Amino acid sequence: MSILSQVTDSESTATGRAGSPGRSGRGGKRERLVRAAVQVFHEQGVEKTTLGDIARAAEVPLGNVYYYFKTKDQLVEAAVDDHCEQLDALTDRLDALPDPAARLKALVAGWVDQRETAARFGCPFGTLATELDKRDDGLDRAAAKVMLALLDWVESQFTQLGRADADALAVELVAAYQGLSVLTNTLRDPGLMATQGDRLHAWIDGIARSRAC
Amino acid sequence: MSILSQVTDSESTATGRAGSPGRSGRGGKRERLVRAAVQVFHEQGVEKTTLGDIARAAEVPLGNVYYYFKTKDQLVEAAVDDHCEQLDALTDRLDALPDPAARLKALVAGWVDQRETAARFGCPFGTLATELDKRDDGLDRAAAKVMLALLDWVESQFTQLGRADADALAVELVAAYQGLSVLTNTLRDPGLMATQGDRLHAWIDGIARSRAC
DNA sequence: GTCTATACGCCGATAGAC
DNA sequence: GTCTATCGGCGTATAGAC
Repeated sequence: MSILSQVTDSESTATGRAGSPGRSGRGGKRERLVRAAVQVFHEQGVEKTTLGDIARAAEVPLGNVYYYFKTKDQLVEAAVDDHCEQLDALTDRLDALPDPAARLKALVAGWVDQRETAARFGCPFGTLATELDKRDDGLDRAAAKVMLALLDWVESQFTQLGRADADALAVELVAAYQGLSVLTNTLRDPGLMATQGDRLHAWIDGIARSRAC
Repeated sequence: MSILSQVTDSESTATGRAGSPGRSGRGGKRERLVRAAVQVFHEQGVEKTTLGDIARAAEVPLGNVYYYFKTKDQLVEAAVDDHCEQLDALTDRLDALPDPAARLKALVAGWVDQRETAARFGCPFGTLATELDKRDDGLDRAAAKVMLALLDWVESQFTQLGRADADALAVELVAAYQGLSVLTNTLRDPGLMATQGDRLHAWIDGIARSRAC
């Protein structure tokens, strides 16, 4: 679960995983730990989450966690990396769509689909980034890179729509979603996300139409 | 420091304070503790902040904190109450302005003025509300009430501008600010808030103009 | 590689002297 | 009312058996 998990889980249960040196003894414990970390961090927040919570969610004995991650920080880092990979997977899927407006609307639609989760726990990535900015470790920079990757992708869509102010529009769209997540979460009202999602759809359509002129 | 602290500190160093039963022994230690709590919660987050941090910031011995607040939760509650009072004070000040559009633009201008702080620590109230939603205590409801109070005030301004969709516009404006705070904070770029602040000004002007037609 | 048992430090909270 | 000293619990991390 990342900025948007949406359809497929993919990647996760697959056998091979790039990068990781230790191929470890079957069961993919490392993978399970990362996925558990991402979920529990989202639901409880990084600071409130103990390694015991993650170990239990991943069904791995507490002490064994340290074989894969020497510190809690490394687990947080792995969680951020996971968000990054899921964002890449999402934009790859969206890039298959025929035109930029459709891609942006699909992005928004995915956010709206996750509104129940957002109402309960906020944006999986936004809340993480917010929390990392109050920590001592340098992971906030990694979070910034992921956020920037999303902004860059959105900006390129607006550029393809012929907008010279694509960067400002990208900030506007992503900020709209992040802010909606905060309100939806605080007020526990998924309806906000649905209503504003409709508005954003119309807004994107308006931009795409104005290009045709 | 609340959703917007802006101009005056007021209220704070003043002698009397409504509500508080204990008038306590001079020095206004309770007041100092609350203000320190609000600030440190903003800078470090609630979970990371220890009572020792607050005591030090307020220049009050650790053990003495418990004379004023029996638990950490009560300090968090007092911080939320403080945000609520500061919001009331802010809207009171804005209500003195002649027309609704000017009031809304002053609200946005105040947010933009705080952009350096937002870049470093996020929105003082938004980050608190986000964090409280992951806690066990029921303070998230109190935070929701404050957010709702802001939304209601903004909505009433749009209503006065003759808009039937004032509620949606209020959500749009507040979400824009909250989302901008998240991006500004994550990317450590106060410039985002300034640029989008200009856009929001123009947007408000556009709404006010369309009313004249 | 896997897991149990435990050391160590920190923080919330209390007791009680002044 | 004010402050010091300290308890008790929990969470990170480690040691070391298997």
